[in-house]
Amino acid sequence: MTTITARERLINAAVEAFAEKGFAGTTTRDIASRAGMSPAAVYVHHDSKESLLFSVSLDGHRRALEVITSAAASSTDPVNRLRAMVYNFSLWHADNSRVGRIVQYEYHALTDEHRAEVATYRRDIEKTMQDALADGVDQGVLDVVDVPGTAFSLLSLGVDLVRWFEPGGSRSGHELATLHADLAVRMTRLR
Amino acid sequence: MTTITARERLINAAVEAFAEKGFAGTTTRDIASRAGMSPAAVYVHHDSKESLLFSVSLDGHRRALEVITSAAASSTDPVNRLRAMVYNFSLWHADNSRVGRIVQYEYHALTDEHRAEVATYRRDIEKTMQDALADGVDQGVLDVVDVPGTAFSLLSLGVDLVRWFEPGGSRSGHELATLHADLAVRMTRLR
DNA sequence: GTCTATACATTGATAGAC
DNA sequence: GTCTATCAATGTATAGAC
Repeated sequence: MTTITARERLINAAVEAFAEKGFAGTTTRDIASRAGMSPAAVYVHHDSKESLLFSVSLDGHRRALEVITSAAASSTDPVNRLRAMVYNFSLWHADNSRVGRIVQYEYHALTDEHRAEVATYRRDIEKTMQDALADGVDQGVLDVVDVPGTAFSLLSLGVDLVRWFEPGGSRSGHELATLHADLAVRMTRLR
Repeated sequence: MTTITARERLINAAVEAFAEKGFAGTTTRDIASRAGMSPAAVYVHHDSKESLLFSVSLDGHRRALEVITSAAASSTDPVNRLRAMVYNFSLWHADNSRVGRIVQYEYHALTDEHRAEVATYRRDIEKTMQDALADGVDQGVLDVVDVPGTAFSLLSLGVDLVRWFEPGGSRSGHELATLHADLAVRMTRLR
């Protein structure tokens, strides 16, 4: 049996609201009412609207990094590894499009300190993808002229899903992630 | 000699502000002060904050469609045509990253009527890319299993630039657009 | 067509009772 | 830890003088 605390209910409400209306467009009253509480109750569990955003953003960044790190460790074959990394990264963004939207589009709304903290996760995500490409080139299996640029482009495929993906739409996350993984291999495989 | 009207100065100010702080995070006072005017002067030239957004968004959508349509007409060779389309679409998003950000990220902030109007431009952009891929397959030059999905992915490369691209950064728009065009050809060329 | 002044609603956050 | 009531600041938009 899982107990959901008031603090967590507020975070879930914030995810809904921020993803739907953006951070600036969301009122603390909206968050409170989605959580079934009064406006004042928000501040018993969270310091401010921004600290609620930081909780969502930090957790989202951590989970995205974990997804791509696990995939990177799943195989030593450069092609299979790349396929797993792109598939899982894109699938995570489809399955978590609301959190992903907050991670990507409300980055600027964080305080300077909080933004600096989540920035380290972003760098780690990019580095993980760059390292996988560079290793594939070293093993003579991949052909990648511009490793940082290509790494960024591969991540863009997943990231851009959060702009429009809605669960229950005409295409499943699995379908899109599989497409992205196929395209990634075509983009980088030595011919 | 180009004369800039007060109306245009306000639009330029709105582009700056909306791109920097988002639509909901921008105040009409901020727009007015960036244009060197009083808050009240805004309403002499524009009906509301949302109508200012609509002006920016509609013009941005039109220009993006024009860019990809011109590129589509620039060649009948599927590979050269695809290269031109992806190059010019990505370059436009790099060169116009502030307008592009408003086009992409403030779509939901438009009224229902205004959103429906710009939606037609979005469909045309997607259709233009899909048609180019389908024709390349018909000519036996391209190998694209999922035409709509691949078209979307190619557009994503350019669109995602607006999330982070800043003029004067370490990579030029030309450099990124060239990379995207190369990746596009690798993704779709028959081997 | 610009301004100052302001109407009126809503905002993030707090006070204090229970 | 929840509520009602409220504060001070700020929001969009308008009124009316020049």
